[in-house]
Amino acid sequence: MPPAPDFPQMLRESGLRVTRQRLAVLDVLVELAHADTDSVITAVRRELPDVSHQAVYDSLRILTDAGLARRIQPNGSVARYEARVGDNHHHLVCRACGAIADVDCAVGHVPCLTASDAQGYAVDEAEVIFWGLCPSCAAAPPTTSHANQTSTTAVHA
Amino acid sequence: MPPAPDFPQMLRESGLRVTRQRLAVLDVLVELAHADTDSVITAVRRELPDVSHQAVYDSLRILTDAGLARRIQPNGSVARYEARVGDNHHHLVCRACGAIADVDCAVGHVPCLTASDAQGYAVDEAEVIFWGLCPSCAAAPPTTSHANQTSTTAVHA
DNA sequence: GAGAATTCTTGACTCGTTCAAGAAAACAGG
DNA sequence: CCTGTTTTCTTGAACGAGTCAAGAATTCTC
Repeated sequence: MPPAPDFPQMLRESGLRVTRQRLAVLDVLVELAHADTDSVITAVRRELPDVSHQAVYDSLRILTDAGLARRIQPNGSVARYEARVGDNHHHLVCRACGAIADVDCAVGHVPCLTASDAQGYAVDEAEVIFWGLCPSCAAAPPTTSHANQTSTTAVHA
Repeated sequence: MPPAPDFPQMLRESGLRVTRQRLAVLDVLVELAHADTDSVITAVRRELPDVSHQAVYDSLRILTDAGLARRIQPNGSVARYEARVGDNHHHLVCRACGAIADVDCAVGHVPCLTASDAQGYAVDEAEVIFWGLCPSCAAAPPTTSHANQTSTTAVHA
């Protein structure tokens, strides 16, 4: 864990104004991994009870555009966000419960950017999602729904 | 490509009933690459003018569940579908116009399933999205907003 | 064909997300 | 520290992809 990221500094370096709302959103993104928008709103309101959902939506978009956050959205899921420090990690997603875990880039160096035939595309990022079952869902019979995650959809065997 | 896939047979093998609507949806998925739901509805209605959108939604979900179609949904985009024949190809997505192109699996054999540390997950598929700019968007100057920017359209390979 | 089960039609509805206008902050200059 | 300008936030409504539900139509089995 990097001790204390200087969020105001980071915002200014991106040409963004430093607001309480944005700092709170950044705090939440560091605290919660892969939080969906609603979770972010709820968490931010523990610190700033009166933030509007719109401010959170705006912040998330702006932070994402600035590269301070990353947005991920596995197939049927709602948008989720994570603080991003420029590393290139990927995600494990459980088909049953929607849980998300981080994985380091598969091969270590920069293999991810190598498409076999880029067809003229200027590729700058490779996003990898490993689909499967998380340990608890793999062990549990399909009927058991121990909802450890707030994923709304994810009704699958 | 297999010249004439036997869709009725494929449906029956998956334990699904053979309906005109489902056959039409399958036809469309073969014809259109990476079509969004609305495009599928429109295309299906050229053959069956009175299909309900609901029937198309149902068909797409059922075909996806049965493995006869694949659903892809790059980050901010709406759901898109493609006929799937069991191969494991990936996608190039243009950040600017949303165009999608196919790429063969990066290394050829089954490297994609190898996460560096699967953390107990039972991985059965790796989905890779290469983000970048398609040839025409890469050539066009960004200041001149020349085309559809919000990536709602642009279905082409 | 007739019966049972699935699927389609119709139409309303949910919910994540965006839009728009005015109020409130944040920053720059004095 | 105060003022003006610009950006951001609040408020509240709107949008739209996707879903739900009830009844009619179709498909499959016998």
